[in-house]
Parts: sequence; structure tokens; C-alpha cells
Amino acid sequence: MRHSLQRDTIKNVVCSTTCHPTADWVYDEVRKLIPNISLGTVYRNLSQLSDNSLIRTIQDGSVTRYDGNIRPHHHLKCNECGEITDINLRNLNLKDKIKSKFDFDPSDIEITVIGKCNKHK
Amino acid sequence: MRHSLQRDTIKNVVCSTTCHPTADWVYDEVRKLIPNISLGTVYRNLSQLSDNSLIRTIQDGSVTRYDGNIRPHHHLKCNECGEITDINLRNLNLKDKIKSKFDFDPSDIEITVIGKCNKHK
DNA sequence: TTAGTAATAGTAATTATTACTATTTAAATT
DNA sequence: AATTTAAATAGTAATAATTACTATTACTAA
Repeated sequence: MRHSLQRDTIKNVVCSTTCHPTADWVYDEVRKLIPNISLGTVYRNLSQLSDNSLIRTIQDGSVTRYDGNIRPHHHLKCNECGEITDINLRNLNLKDKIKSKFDFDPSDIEITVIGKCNKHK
Repeated sequence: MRHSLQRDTIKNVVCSTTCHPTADWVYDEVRKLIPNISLGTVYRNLSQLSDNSLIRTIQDGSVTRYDGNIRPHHHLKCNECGEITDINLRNLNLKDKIKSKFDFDPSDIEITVIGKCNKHK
């Protein structure tokens, strides 16, 4: 993967926000910097960055979002405002539990907590 | 929501399998019983059944699947064969932990364990 | 039994994403 | 520095999943 202004810019945009943007949002932002970038380029690079673990892909219902935080973490999803927040959970030891209990070899665990954030009490 | 043969049949199909089918798979199955059912009807009823908590919707990457098991449970997803398996985890007390730690009111917790099932040792 | 409205079949439209292609560009090699 | 090579790009077309639309049908309640 060699350098390109487009990819660097896309990575910067994703990594400079905690809003877990969609491809379209990234496209709009990047266009402010590279006005004639094409949407296909955005999609291709988001996939590529994700394949190379430089960003993360998360699934928000049927919409795909991207996350610049690549350290292990989980998500809170607020049903009122739609906001997605990164959280760190103390080691739950779930992988070991699952391995022994279900004869399954876990590589990753995704936890999404649905609910209501503190803006809607 | 009043009765219809189409909806009853769709519900039966979803609840008679543990394969977490897509809308298209359900469509193919239901057509064996109601040959001229339309795909729109399948989608509409799957949504409706899900809205009324008679089935569950799960997101498998970008593809939407349906689950006839409406008791609380989580999922194993095998990366080799794609199979999704329901699992029950002992009460992890996550809701309480999250409520106190993150000032967030959880209504539901979705856990997906990605990995390799026992068919691929 | 009829009146009202939910549900349907069939089709068209929409949306997100991917594929294609001719051109450009990074970077390795001379 | 000039040449070469393949990766990357812009722009457009194509695909796939889902939703919207509409005229017709069929529950169900009065």
C-alpha cells in the first residue's frame, strides 16, 4: 500500500472524530480538502484502511460506520439520539469462558450496549 | 395486526430453523408454500414481526438476518463457514456495571463472538 | 352485507456499495 | 534525471438489498 494524498486525508478525517462516521460523511468532509475526490475512492480506501487495521468498521444496524479508534473497545448506542460511544470494559474473560464452554475458538468479541445516554434523562 | 396466511407462514418458516436466514432465504422457502407471494410482502412482514417482538432481527455484517429465537441470547459467528449459533451466557451483570460506570441506561446488550467453530480444527 | 381498513401482488424507485475503465501518479530502477 | 511498473484515481455504470407505490383483495367489526 503506497502513499496517496486521498488515503492519508481519509484516514485523518476518520481518526480526527469520535462520531463513527458513515462513508458519506467522510466523503463530505474529505471533499472540503480534495474537492474532486470520488466517492468510489472513499469507499475503496475505507475498506483498505480497515483491511490493514488502520481503522475499524462497525455495523450500526444496516449502516456501516468507521471508527478511528483501533484499540480494543466496545460501544454504547443511544436509541434516542443515535450517538455511538466507545467504552472500555474491564477484562471479562469471555474468550476463555466461551472457549471452554462452547468448543469455539474466539478471535474477537463485539459488545454493543443499546439504551439511553445521559442527555435524555 | 390481523391474521394473514402470508404472515403466519413467514413466521413459521423463521421459527422452524436455527439458520438465521436472510429475507431472500425466507422468500425462497415461503414460495414453496405460497408460490405467488411477493418479496415486498416478505420484507414487510419480517419487519412487522420484528417490531412486535415475534422474531428478532440480527445484523451479520451488512446483511440482515432473522432469528426465531426471541429469548435473550447471544451469538457465535464462525468466520470459516459463516454459521451463526445461539448461545446463552450466564448472567454477566453487565447492565448494572454499565449503568453505574458510564451513566448510561441500558435496555439491551448484544454480544457477538467472532471466531472458528469446532468444524474447522 | 356492507363498510372500512389492513394486507397483498406486482412493479418501480431508492440507497449503499461495488465494478469498470481510461488516465494519472508514486516510487523503484536504471 | 529519465524510464518503467503497478497501484491509485476520477468518473461513471452496474448491482444488490430494501423500501415505496398503487390498484386490488380479504379480514373483521358494526
